[in-house]
Parts: sequence; C-alpha cells; structure tokens
Amino acid sequence: MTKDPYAIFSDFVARKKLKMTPQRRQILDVFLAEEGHVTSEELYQKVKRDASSIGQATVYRTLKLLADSGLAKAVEFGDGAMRYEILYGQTHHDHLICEECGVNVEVVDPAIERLQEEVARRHGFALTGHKLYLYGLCPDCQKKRAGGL
Amino acid sequence: MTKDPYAIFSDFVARKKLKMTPQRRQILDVFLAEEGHVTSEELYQKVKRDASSIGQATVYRTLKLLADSGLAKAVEFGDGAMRYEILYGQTHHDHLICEECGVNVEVVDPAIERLQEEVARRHGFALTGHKLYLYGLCPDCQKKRAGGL
DNA sequence: TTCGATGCAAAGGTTTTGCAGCGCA
DNA sequence: TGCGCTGCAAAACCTTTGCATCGAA
Repeated sequence: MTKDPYAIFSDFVARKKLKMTPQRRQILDVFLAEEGHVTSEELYQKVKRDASSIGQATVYRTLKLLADSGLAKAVEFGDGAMRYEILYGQTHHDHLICEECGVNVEVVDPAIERLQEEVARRHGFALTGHKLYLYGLCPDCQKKRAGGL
Repeated sequence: MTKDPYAIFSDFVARKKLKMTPQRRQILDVFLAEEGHVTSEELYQKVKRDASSIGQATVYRTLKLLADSGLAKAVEFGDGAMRYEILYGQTHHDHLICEECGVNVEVVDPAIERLQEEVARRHGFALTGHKLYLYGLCPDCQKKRAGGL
C-alpha cells in the first residue's frame, strides 16, 4: 500500500531532522486541494484566507520543501514566476502549451520517455528527470487565425 | 543560398517597420561571436567593452528582437536569468544537464523530434517549437559519487 | 531546553518602463 | 520630418535573507 501525502511529508521532514508545523501542514493541505500549476503567490493568497497570519516567505520555503520531498514538481511556463504541480498520485506528463491563448494540455508519450533514457545513456549520463515543453497553436487559435485574424 | 544573419535581421527589422541602429548591429555582432548560452548581463558587459555607452535596457530589448527574428532562442537553465543561444547556422539540439556540476551537453535525436510532432498533432496542435531539458549525472560525477563522495 | 521555523521587512537580482532627446528611414 | 530608438534611472517583479521571537520535539 502507498503512503498518503501527509505521511510522505512527515517522513521526509523527520528524516531531514526538520519540524512539522501547523503552517507546513496547512500549506500542504491547500496545495493538495489545488489542481494545475500554482505560483507561490497564488498559494499564498489561498492560504491566507483561512490562516491570515502566514507569511509569503513561509510559503516559498515550504514549496521548496515539498519539491525536495518529491510531492511537488517545479515547472516553468515562461511567465516570470515558478510554478509547482502535484507529483503525488499523478501520472507523469509533459506540457503542450498554446502560444496564443496560453492553454495548457498535459500529454504523455511512453516512446518519447524511452528515447530520452536512451539519449542520456548514449552520453553516459544517469537520467534523473526531464522537462519537455511543446509550443504551438491550439485548434481554436488555428481556426481564429485562419478566419482572418 | 542562405542569407547571412545580418541580412536576416535587416529583413526582419524592415518587415516589422522597425529601424536598424548602430547599437542593434553591434549587439548582434557580439552575440554572433559568442558561443554557448549568454545572459543579457554577460552580453552587456562584452558589448560595453567597445561601445561603453550602450545601456542595459537596449541589450534586453535587442535580445528579445533577436529571438523574435529567429536568430536567437531563449533557454532557461534554472538559475534566475534568461539565457540566449544562437539559432542561425546551428543544428537544432536539446540540453542534457548534469545536476551536480552543471555541465551542459547538446544532444539531438531525430526520433524524439518526430514523436513530438506526432503528439502535438494528436491533440490538434500546430507545433511551432519545443524545449527539452534532460537532467542527470554526468559520467564524471557518477564516478565521484561512487568513489565515496 | 534546544534548535529549527516563522513573520516581517529589507535586501537582492532580473527585467521592464517612463521619459526627454536623438537619429534612422 | 516623424516615429522609433536610446540611455538613464526608477519601478516592477519574484525570491531570498536577516533577525528577534516562537514553538515542536
């Protein structure tokens, strides 16, 4: 049986000789309830709704911890800010982003994954992770553009 | 016959009804002489060596133009700053990055490229570009780690 | 009791913007 | 000649850090 996210985080915190605090618990809560890709700022706003005394810095610090623990993954979409998505219980995926409207589709292709492993091996690297962003025009924006801008 | 970078940029500038200036010419010069992945700051330092009156802002603005024109490509390695690499006359490649020492190998795999096209098409997207970063341990760092940290 | 965590505000680093003057087309 | 471009400095962002205090283990 798989451990739930809270157990994973507790274990991680204990292993690193860190401490479990109400703030961390609550940020984790809000983060898990989230879907998609949040910035620290967005998460901070939502966290503040119930616990108005939590600080920005704590959210930044906690998101880093979550990424370290393996529960979260940092992704960059090119707007200035770092975004985090849930890793727990999610199948791995990459991102297909519309350059016009910004819509973001999660995609996965096992064959690509396999080839990445192979490319790394070919160069003697031990692959630990990857980030793949595909940019293009979504069907809607293609239509709009064809239909006379 | 292929147009040289200067012609490409002139054309681009003309097409967009912009203007060719000494500053732009010079930033392009320095950029083309560069290899690897420069930040705006790095380029600014080098440009200032011969033309000490060029401003930071102009370098930022010009690098964006170069990216628009297709001569440069923006890449992010995760340190805070945006980096640009030359696209002209280079074969397309992706990046294989060592998480330990930061060494950066340029790699290419036609099969992956082809599969990306297909994934995009499967979702109705018209693919215009992509960014693939592979993270891992380079051969040297694997050895060091095996050899007792 | 100890040492990590927190909140706040200040500092840091990168990129953008406002503006008056300049100069390419 | 007009409008885009430039340099400068200020502003705008996102993120990190210093510090006194608090609190989990």
